[in-house]
Amino acid sequence: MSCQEILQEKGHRLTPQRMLVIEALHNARKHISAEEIYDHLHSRYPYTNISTVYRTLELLKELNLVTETNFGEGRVRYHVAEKGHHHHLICRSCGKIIDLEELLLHPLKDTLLQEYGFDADLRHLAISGECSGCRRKKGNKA
Amino acid sequence: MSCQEILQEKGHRLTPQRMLVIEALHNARKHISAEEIYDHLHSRYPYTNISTVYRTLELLKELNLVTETNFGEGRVRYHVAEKGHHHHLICRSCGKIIDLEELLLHPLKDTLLQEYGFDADLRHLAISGECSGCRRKKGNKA
DNA sequence: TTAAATGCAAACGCTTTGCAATTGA
DNA sequence: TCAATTGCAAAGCGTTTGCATTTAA
Repeated sequence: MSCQEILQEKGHRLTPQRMLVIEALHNARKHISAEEIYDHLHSRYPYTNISTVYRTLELLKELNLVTETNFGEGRVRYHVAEKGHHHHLICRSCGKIIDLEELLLHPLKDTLLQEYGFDADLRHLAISGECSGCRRKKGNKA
Repeated sequence: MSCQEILQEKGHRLTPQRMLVIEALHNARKHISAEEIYDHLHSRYPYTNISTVYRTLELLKELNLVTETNFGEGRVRYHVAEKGHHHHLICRSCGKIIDLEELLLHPLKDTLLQEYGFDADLRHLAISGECSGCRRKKGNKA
């Protein structure tokens, strides 16, 4: 079932603004910010407002149609939930983002469930650290 | 070596404001926000400013004396690095925070290092999800 | 003495909100 | 029709910054 259908089914209206927000989320190659979604929306529908974007994202979050990830940029990024989950390694030296398969965190998820009864939402985790390239550079210097 | 000594050793001045920020960080039972540090500072040293708190925290971060954790509250919290590391499970239903031993994330850290050459900074990870109590409640309802 | 650090006020960037006008169902 | 949704403008919040003044070393 598409995002649009789910919205309608739950009794929410399918406005052009909402459809464009959903379109932007689907078109995005990677995680997208509210500002970027707004650009997409505004380019086709000039008299729009960024508050509509935020309100739509809020709604989609509640319906579990999008996930939010904090990459430590001072803003949050969004991703269509159905596109699948993955994790991110963020290098604190060069800023590079390495994508990680979801299954790498399965052992952790299992442990948390077994030992703490905690159902961890490990859908888009952002882990900071230092990538191999930057480690090598530092290693050479030292 | 204490935070104060490290500051001096690196050529930074030991101002009363900085000492009070460090004191607040040490006194804190758990992770503390800039605002809370400011309250501590301001109560003893009335004509202080929160920008001094932020500048001091920035400095302490650079020196790896404090770590920053984002609990998804729209603000960041600080913790003295030497007090040891641990992780946090945050229940999205009831807001409860469960502390986690550091060693639980060692397998993940090892995997990331071996498979990606990535040196992950797993010092204060915040993982959101749903705690056992809230899961039980939902289970009973369904 | 003097570079480093502070206080203040103003700005910043992202996000939220109140309210009147609009619109999908 | 009419409650849901939007646009707008303003505010809210945590954080940062420019600059004159103060201060630790």
